[in-house]
Amino acid sequence: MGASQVKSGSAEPRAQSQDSRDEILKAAMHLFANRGFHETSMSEVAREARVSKALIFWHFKTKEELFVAVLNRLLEPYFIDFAEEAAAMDERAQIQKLVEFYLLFVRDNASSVRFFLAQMLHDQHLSESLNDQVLKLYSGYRAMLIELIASAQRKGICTRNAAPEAAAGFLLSALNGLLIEYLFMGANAVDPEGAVAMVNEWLFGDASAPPSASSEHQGGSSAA
Amino acid sequence: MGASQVKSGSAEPRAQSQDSRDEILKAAMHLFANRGFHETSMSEVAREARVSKALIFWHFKTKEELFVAVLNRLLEPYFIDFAEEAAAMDERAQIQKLVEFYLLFVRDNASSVRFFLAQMLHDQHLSESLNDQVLKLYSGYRAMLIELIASAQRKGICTRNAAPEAAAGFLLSALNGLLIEYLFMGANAVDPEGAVAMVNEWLFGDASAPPSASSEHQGGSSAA
DNA sequence: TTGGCGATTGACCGAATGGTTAGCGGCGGC
DNA sequence: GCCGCCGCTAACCATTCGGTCAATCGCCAA
Repeated sequence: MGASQVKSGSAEPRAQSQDSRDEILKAAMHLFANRGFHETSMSEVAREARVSKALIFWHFKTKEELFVAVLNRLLEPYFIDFAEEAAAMDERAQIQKLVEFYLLFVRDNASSVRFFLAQMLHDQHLSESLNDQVLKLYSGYRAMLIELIASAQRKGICTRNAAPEAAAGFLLSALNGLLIEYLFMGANAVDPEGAVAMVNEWLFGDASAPPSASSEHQGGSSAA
Repeated sequence: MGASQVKSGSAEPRAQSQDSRDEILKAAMHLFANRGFHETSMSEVAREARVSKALIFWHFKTKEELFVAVLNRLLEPYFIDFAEEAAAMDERAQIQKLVEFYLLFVRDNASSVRFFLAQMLHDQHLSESLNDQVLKLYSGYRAMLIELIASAQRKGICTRNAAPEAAAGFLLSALNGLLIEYLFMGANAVDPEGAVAMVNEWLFGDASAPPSASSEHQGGSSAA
């Protein structure tokens, strides 16, 4: 370790404050997410960010402050705009899309999902802001589902006549069940298409499998 | 706390080794479950058990050993014998009983369930034995479900004709979803009777509400 | 009485931990 | 030239951690 401190380096030096702050955040993100809060030491973060420990405390007053910064950073990809890509679809397609999106997102962000879940289960006091944001996210998703189901029922598309709230609640429970199954059993246990088909059958009394051709896949936001 | 150290006490003194060992285990159980492994120090355990820290290390070689002892102790109530009380029922009643039992158990042991879940999500290496045991428990439960569903299908009780494994898997996912909903939302969000009714409808094509208990959901009227 | 043994303890240890501080290089403004 | 500030660091600090150790206490057998 140590050694090779750049002196007259040309373009390498991560200089402008913001740069080092980012490096720290990235390192902390990685470590916190993989080891957790208490098991990650500031010295480790410093080492991984190739920065002195003191600099971390110059950027962030306390370890907790760094932690919530990391939380917010990790939460960013969770806030996406669903409305845009669902504008022209009918309710049924939108619901399918919503379900599929949920599962694909979980699959693509399994590690951070696992981290958030563990964090919220464990010390909810440390992550109150996390709790709030996740709750907001969750109830937003639920509200969309309720709205869509109600609308589908109004149009007669949906054969299930349960209260939209109850149906949405059950659907969400099923999705959460798949989520934890995925977190523990791994990819082989969860397949989004199967789940979508299940939803189809349950909600629309339909058992046809969606076409294997175009349509689904390709989430709009960022990496895949 | 403190004070009143018995000297010539009559029946009180926690004496015979096993006694102190138990006191330690109880304290550790409480602390580990509420704060977690890394956030609980041996000194805390010692203080809560009113015992010297060294004595803990006399009973348990390391902190990890104490921890797995606590894990096993906390796991005890999870191993129960279901067969006895389901002997005389038909498959449908058994499945209902199984589902109800799952949910009631979660409700009654929420804190340890939460602890186990968080623990397994977080550092799975520390609790490999836990992972194994929970997995065994889980697949046992799943096997019972599969068996029951298959049997019910054979007898023509079950209207759903999906593969028993798939049906059981979906059922388990739903249960897990309810579990995490309960862990986060609290009691008001989960009602076992409603869930049993939902299973009835889904698995047996039946919509009758057993007793006169719970409120709305699935009113049975067909109009939109 | 004595001696041995299981149970129990206070004092101690080195290695971390989160956090602080004094200071250093370099750069823009005067 | 030099002053002040920003970004940054090595060294340091108090505290706590898991774990050890020598010494004791109580009790039962010889």
